[in-house]
Amino acid sequence: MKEATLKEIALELGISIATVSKALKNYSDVSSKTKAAVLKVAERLNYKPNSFAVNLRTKESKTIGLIIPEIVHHFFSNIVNAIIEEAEKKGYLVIILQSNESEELEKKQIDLLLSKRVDGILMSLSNNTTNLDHLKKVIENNTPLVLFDKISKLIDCSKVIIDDRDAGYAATEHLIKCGCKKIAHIRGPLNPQNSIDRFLGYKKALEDYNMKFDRSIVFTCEKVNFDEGYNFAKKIYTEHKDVDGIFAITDLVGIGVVAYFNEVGVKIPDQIAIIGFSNWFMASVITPSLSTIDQPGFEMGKKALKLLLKEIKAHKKGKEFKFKTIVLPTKVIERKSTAF
Amino acid sequence: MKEATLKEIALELGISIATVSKALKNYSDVSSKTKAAVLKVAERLNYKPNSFAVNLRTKESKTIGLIIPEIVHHFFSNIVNAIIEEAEKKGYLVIILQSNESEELEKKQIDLLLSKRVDGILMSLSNNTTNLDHLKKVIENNTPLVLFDKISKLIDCSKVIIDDRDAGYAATEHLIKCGCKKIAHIRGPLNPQNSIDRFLGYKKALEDYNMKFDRSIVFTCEKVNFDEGYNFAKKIYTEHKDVDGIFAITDLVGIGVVAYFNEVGVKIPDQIAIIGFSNWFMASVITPSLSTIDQPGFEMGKKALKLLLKEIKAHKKGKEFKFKTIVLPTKVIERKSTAF
DNA sequence: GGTAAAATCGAAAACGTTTTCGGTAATAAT
DNA sequence: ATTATTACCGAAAACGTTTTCGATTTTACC
Repeated sequence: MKEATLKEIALELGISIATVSKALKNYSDVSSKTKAAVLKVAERLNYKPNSFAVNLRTKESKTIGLIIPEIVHHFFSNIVNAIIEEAEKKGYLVIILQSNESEELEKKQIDLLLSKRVDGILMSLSNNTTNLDHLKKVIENNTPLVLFDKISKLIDCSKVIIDDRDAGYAATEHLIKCGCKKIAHIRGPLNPQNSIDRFLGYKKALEDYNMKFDRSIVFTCEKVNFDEGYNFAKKIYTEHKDVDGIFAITDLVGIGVVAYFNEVGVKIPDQIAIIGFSNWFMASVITPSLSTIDQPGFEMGKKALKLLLKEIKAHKKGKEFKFKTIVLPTKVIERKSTAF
Repeated sequence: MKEATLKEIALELGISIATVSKALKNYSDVSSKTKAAVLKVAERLNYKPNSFAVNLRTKESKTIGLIIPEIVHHFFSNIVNAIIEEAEKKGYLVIILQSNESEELEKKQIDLLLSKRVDGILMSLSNNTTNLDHLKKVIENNTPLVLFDKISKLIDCSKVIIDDRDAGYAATEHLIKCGCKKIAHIRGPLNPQNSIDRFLGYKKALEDYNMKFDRSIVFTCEKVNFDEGYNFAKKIYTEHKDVDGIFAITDLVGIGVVAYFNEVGVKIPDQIAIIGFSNWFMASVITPSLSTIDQPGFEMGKKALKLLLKEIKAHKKGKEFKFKTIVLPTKVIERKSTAF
């Protein structure tokens, strides 16, 4: 049950390997007669080009690398979904690696992908990445790189993002328009750009509407999960009774908040309004349903992949490629947790 | 900025390519002096072996393929997480493809992976897969294959599963012990083995406890999602008022059920008890928290990968490999939705 | 029939490794 | 000093493909 090769086909037909290769790729300098003959034998022997040899010869693997913090998060698994699907359509396969929110691991994953010689890398930064040498290495290595969602402004490459500042502003503004007088923010970690930007949007909205910014009602998540939402809600409930609106960095955190208030019998949205971020499916089915900001993950993945593929193509032809930053629109999704 | 090769190192040191190669791989037939010299130059030139060439020469890519129905499901993203992590530890990368519950697509993904010449394939069958020729093709192709979770008994290969019949039995028995007198089952699609087995477990438990099996209160999901849970709950509420217990094929479905009864004000578990399946995180945080069957996804992924790697190793050495089926334990997680 | 153009083919190099096997040089044993 | 070991090295083949370029053959044209 040996694998068929060009050589075997050539041998069988008494022609050269070169001609067989060209016949299979439909080159114009081989007669239709030999093409037909080659095709027939190839079919019969169940010939499949040896991708290892093709890779070596063409110097490309039709494979891209994808590094995300954690796949077990709805937002990311959704993006991964989009990327895999779109890549496949374009004839690319994708190798997925996780940084687990560790800079160390992120470096290692990049090294792995570079040594595998993927045609390009798609990535979303870990929350704890501060040193960017590994990203620069990718660029120096001449491997096309596209950053999405959690990016760094300091790296010169293509990017696909949302305007987090804008979105944070919209979320806060929505709470204000619902009549909230004192709005707390459960923000993300200090380092990543998007949690900074959402916070900045929150702050700006307060300013624009002449509401006092109060540092003591801004809470910083470390893990950005349900428990943190729950616990900060408890803290708000016990220490800041006058807070009547909460903007949570994430739907999961927001769901934690909702769970706490439900537990202690605080009425949402009558006593306190809550808005999350991302538009995770679960936000729509909890009670009360959670208002949120729609963050188009699928679209983001698709766009990021398309950009990367364009860059790969240009790179292959040795053409100059101008980096692009795509900013995707977000919108407020109004649900029960912020109803008037 | 050309990539360094063995040739360049050899040229620079005035030795042969073979020696450089062997020095880098610490062969015993090269002196420690030359080893040191080679290492130094390799370091300086930032030499990285060309994986394309290595693949071609060694006939392996240190890459495995993974096919799952959909990555945007907690259970699967969790498994993927485990597989990626474990694979990386063992020096393997993983290419992920989705079948989107389509037999057609599943076939295509297999062809893709085979033509990429991955070292092995890990997969969980789509709900709609009935013809198994593509799986047989993998085996004929001599590519190691391990099936997990959604398997087929007709394919002779290693498998990692849970005992779904047992688990379905335990879930139903738990409801019975909570005092339920009439238990409905919202089952999965008709085709996949695991939803058949869970149903069989359900039926057996009823028999063992002398409860009438009633076909009219077994409902079959097509998509296995929140809405189906919600809608079947509505149907049960309106058409089968005497049902006082529901075993749902999945936590997501179970959460849909809970959502409906919450909405119409039916008390859980007083009026109706509900148990889900999988132990998804969200099941523990909804109100009331949802009892469930713990299905060890992470463990399953790890075990499946380890099995595959063993088979790959044996296969490489041309050794015989005896297929193994690992059955992972499950357990009932008792929460508020079935409290006495 | 002769020449020019077009069609068709193949030799060979190249991609960068790994590994076998034989050869030489250095050391040890007699 | 001779032989037997051991240590070290390199030539060369092989993995299977792609592509260039020159050679040959066929067709077209006058």
